Amino acid sequence: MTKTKAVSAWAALLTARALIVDEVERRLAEAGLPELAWYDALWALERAPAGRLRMHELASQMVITRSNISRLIDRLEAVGLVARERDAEDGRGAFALLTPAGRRKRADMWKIYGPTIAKLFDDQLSQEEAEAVRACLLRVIAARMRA
Amino acid sequence: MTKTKAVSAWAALLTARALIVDEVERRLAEAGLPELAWYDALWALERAPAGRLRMHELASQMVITRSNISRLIDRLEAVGLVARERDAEDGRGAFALLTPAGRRKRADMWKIYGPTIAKLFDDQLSQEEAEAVRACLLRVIAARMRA
DNA sequence: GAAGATTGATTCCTCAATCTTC
DNA sequence: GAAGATTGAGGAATCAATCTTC
Repeated sequence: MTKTKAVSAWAALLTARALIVDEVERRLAEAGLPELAWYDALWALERAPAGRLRMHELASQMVITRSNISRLIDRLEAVGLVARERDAEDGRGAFALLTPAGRRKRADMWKIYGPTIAKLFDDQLSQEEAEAVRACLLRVIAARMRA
Repeated sequence: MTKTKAVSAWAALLTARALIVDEVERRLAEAGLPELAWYDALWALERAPAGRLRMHELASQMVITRSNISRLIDRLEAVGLVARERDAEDGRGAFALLTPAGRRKRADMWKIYGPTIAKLFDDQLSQEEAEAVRACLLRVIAARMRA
């Protein structure tokens, strides 16, 4: 209930994330690349079977609202990184489908994003520490998912 | 350059943060309280000497743009949680100053925010793990600050 | 002319209402 | 009538331009 430490683990997490995201965004913009939100969407699609996801699936993976995903896909579609596809089995549903251009763009972004995270985050931790942090956070995620 | 793990520590951090922030926002809204961004601003001011900060100091602590802070303070000022104060020594500068109402509002928000973090985050980790995660993240923050 | 802050225009996000298909 | 997705309207974030004081 009361703050026990000057800076809690949670507060440190928020600050670390904000600082790093800020720097990643800066470097992406500098390289003439889109913002991180686009990367997240493209990467979620690339991981998915057949490179496509239903709108609500994509939204939940990105922890974003459903209406927001419609407009995000609008913008990605407008520049040809994603295509919309109606679901043949359920006429209500729509897929977002990664295009070859979208696949290439994600790879280009990773060339900036990956090394930046490696330098600012991973390089600050030993292998064991990174693994421990990862395990802790996966447990936090699992607990939330269960709820 | 290539992804070495299915879910890296960094990816887990992003997901954990998004899920928890989402739930905190939901509970704050449910309790009729303002959003988390307001809490961050109020808390930054409360920690500061005399409960006030220059606009650019507040902006940098929140990792937010300078123009954004002007409008955020506009809103906080409009409902009496913060007051503006000109700097007597440097006529260009302006302070954001926490009001008593602002202090009370932050405390009210913490009654929701604190226990939520305790439950969703801290309770998932042992004392040692929390301390280890905290130490790691503080190191990440320090490295970024130095740059 | 540079630092500190604000404002105007644009883009983006969010809520509620809508449309379509089940 | 409910699930899935989109749209319209209002609020918030961003960029560049502006104003003021140093």
